[in-house]
Amino acid sequence: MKLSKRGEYALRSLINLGIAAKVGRSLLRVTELAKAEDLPVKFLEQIMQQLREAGYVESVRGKHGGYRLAKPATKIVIGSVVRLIDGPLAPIGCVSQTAYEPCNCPDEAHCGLRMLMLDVRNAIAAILDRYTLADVVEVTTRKLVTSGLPLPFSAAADAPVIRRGAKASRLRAARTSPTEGVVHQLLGDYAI
Amino acid sequence: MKLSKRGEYALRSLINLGIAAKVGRSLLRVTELAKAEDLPVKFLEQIMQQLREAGYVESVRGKHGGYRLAKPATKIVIGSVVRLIDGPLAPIGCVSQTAYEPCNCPDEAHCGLRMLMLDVRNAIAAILDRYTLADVVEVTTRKLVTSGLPLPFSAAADAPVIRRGAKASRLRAARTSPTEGVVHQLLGDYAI
DNA sequence: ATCAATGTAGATTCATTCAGTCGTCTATGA
DNA sequence: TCATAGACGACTGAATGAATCTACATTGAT
Repeated sequence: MKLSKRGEYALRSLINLGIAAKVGRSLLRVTELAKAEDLPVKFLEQIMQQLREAGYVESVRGKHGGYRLAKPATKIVIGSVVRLIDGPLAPIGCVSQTAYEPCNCPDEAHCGLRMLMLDVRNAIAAILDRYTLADVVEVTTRKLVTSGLPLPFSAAADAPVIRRGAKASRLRAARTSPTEGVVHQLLGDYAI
Repeated sequence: MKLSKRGEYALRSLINLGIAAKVGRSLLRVTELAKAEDLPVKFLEQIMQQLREAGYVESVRGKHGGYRLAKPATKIVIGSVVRLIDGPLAPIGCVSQTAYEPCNCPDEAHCGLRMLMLDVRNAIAAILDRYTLADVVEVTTRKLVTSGLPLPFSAAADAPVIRRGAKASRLRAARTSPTEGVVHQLLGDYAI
């Protein structure tokens, strides 16, 4: 049930672009994005281009070029990004809603595996199609702020930082409710 | 978020072995298993051997050989089979409970992607670690029976079948409750 | 003892993913 | 106009997964 490296890197970079936009530095170079998460630069370039062609980011060429989000983070659904890079969310093709294809089992209507995997697909989609890039960026930045850490890509990030009382993390210890999940809890009243 | 072909074929074959055991034909040849789902025979042989080494099935060699389940279907958790064949359920390594490995992001505690994927992992595990092979076999056979269809691998399967009133499928149209899912509904009071 | 059916094992092919290399094009600023 | 920094593009190669091919070992029946 893996997310490919491509998909992982794409999401990480989008999240960083979202954070940067929030901090005022909308334009980031590929090398900056790669350095922030220690990703292979040229591989990331391929991915960024794929995101550009799909309309998630736009590029600026030339000396002070880079990438920025092409639309507001609230309009970027995580599930759609994963589908672009990694294909359907469904574990097997015969339970995909967006890219159905028949499997070779004799009778889909009576296939126990199919029913099981349909549940898995719906569980995955319920999460990834629920949250947008803005949600993930919000969770990330909020956690950083409550920990007294600086946001990456901010102009002040270069200056030495005073870690104000690292007592933070007063967040209740991530009880993992199967129906709601960590992200929902961290978002609190922000979500929905 | 794909399940590999290996994993899919392994589960399909285990389900068929479970159905066969229920019908009295515990021993199935690889060619029978392959034919039932139209799988590549030699590839399936590799997979069956892997299942044998892990103790899920046992083999009988020689002329009337084949494979059978090595333990009761109620003891075979779907999630454990998937983990054996496909590795951890988690989409990325840093949220795996059974095979954690650090990712290259600068700070896992403040990684929004990690929190999101943790939710996905928990959602997947909640399903795959909840159901056993017996549950999936039960769902499959029950659906077949209510449709008036013969169970595969039964001795009577060769005889022509009278499809008794195919009015079946009175099952409520699979409302996909995100918390419970199709399998749970079909199992009804059987589950838990 | 021999034969045929079957499981066991290893090598090999093919496609895809992941990653990296090299070179080109374009905008900026000196 | 020239140098530089960055996006863009084609290509190469390692690693993995999927599938096939060939040979070998074991068993039961004749």
